Amino acid sequence: MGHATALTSGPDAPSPAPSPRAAAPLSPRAAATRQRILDAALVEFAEKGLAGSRVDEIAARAGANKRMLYAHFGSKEELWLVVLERAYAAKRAEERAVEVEGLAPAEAMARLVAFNLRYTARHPEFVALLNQENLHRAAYLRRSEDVPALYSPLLEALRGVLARGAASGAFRAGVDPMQLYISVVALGHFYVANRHTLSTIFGAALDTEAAIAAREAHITEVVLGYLRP
Amino acid sequence: MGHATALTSGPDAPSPAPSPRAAAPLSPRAAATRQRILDAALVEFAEKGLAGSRVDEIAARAGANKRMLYAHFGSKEELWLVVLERAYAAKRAEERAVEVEGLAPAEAMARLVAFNLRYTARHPEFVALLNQENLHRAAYLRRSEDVPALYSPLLEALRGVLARGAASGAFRAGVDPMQLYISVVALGHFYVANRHTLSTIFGAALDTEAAIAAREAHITEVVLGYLRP
DNA sequence: CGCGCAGGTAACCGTCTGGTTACCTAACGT
DNA sequence: ACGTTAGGTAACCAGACGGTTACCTGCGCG
Repeated sequence: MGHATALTSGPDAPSPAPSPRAAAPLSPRAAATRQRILDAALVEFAEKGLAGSRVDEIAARAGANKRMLYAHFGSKEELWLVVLERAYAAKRAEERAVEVEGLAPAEAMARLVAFNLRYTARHPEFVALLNQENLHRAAYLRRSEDVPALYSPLLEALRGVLARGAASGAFRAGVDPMQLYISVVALGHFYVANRHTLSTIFGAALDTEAAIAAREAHITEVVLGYLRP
Repeated sequence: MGHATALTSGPDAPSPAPSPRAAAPLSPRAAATRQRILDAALVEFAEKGLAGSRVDEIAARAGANKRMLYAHFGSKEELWLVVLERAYAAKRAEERAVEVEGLAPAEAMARLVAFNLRYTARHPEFVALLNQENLHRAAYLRRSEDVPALYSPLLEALRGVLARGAASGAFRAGVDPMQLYISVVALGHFYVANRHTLSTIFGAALDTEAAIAAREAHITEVVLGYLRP
């Protein structure tokens, strides 16, 4: 095992391999391949989890080769981390685009709650990824260098609206923004995450537009009802 | 493949193998082994998921042999289903023990909400199992013969309290029990399911008694606040 | 007390899996 | 034109995996 020779990274190495995080020029062709692998990995990971996903399958789905996957990401687990980070980043980006500055507190709150449910319903892969990552006790996320940046714009928006509403007397006082954030996310996330077992037990489809609209109406009422002074 | 001969289940078969559901005498020794395998499987499955769990590891953890595992359960997936059914049954059993008949609607509701959070916090394996099963789109649960019986006593209790409260004017009218049920479960489940990513992002421990008590206070307020007329 | 069999052991098997190696090729600077 | 090399292919590998087979053992019963 392990040739003692320590020459310049072996006879063949398409990239610095280990972690071309951020700082990497990357030609168009390579970038496209990398992207296709990421897209394929997102689908596969969300569908089967980390342990259930097959590296060959991801490569095939990407129309690429396993070799390229390893050249770009180093290992299955590194790939998982990158996919997870990107999923978080995508949600943060959309959260940032929600505009509630000019709205009355109740309207603003309703919009945030609805946004969260709709985003979650539109992106069950994000939910699947999160659940999996929690199964791993957030072992990969914890290694992410971006964790601080993961801090949710939704939480900030919620905090702002909450403060405005409390000041104007539209909302009750003393609400902990973090608890409310967890609750708002929970009300949407759980519904999407557990739609299969729930619909099996209730015998009703939950991912129709009608069902999602009903859910939206309910959780909006829950949050606004709670926040009444 | 598949020998065309259909004699009495091969030269060696400790049990009817396929599915000794319900109707099986089972000697004490065998029952104990079966139980140890189930216990070990619960731990392993909750920790690593179905795909991530290793049959050898489960057998070893049970102090049993792989052969016995296959004799009792037939396959890894059958074992998964039995473990899942038992986890559901355990929760249903505790739900049934919650007594709220004599209480005022608000008090009764608070007790149901708190019970759910506490049970969930005490049984993160149940949460892990559910999340995994949803990753599989409830494929195993759907095959369960017990699905109808899975209908939650908690939902029934909620429905009863809700009706009482609405009738007495203590609660608002027109609340859908199913939506409320999903919300109540969500408020606890999400917190427990995502405690690892949440605590990584917030940088705070969420499974201390203090944190759980704070969560309990919050979600109780949310539900009762919402239900005010 | 010995014997039949439920219950248990361990070694084995074919296949799959993450990861690697040896080799090819097309684009691009010169 | 052409050599260098980033980017890509495919065959391979060692170990792990779910599942099976051949064999053993302790316990209840005549």
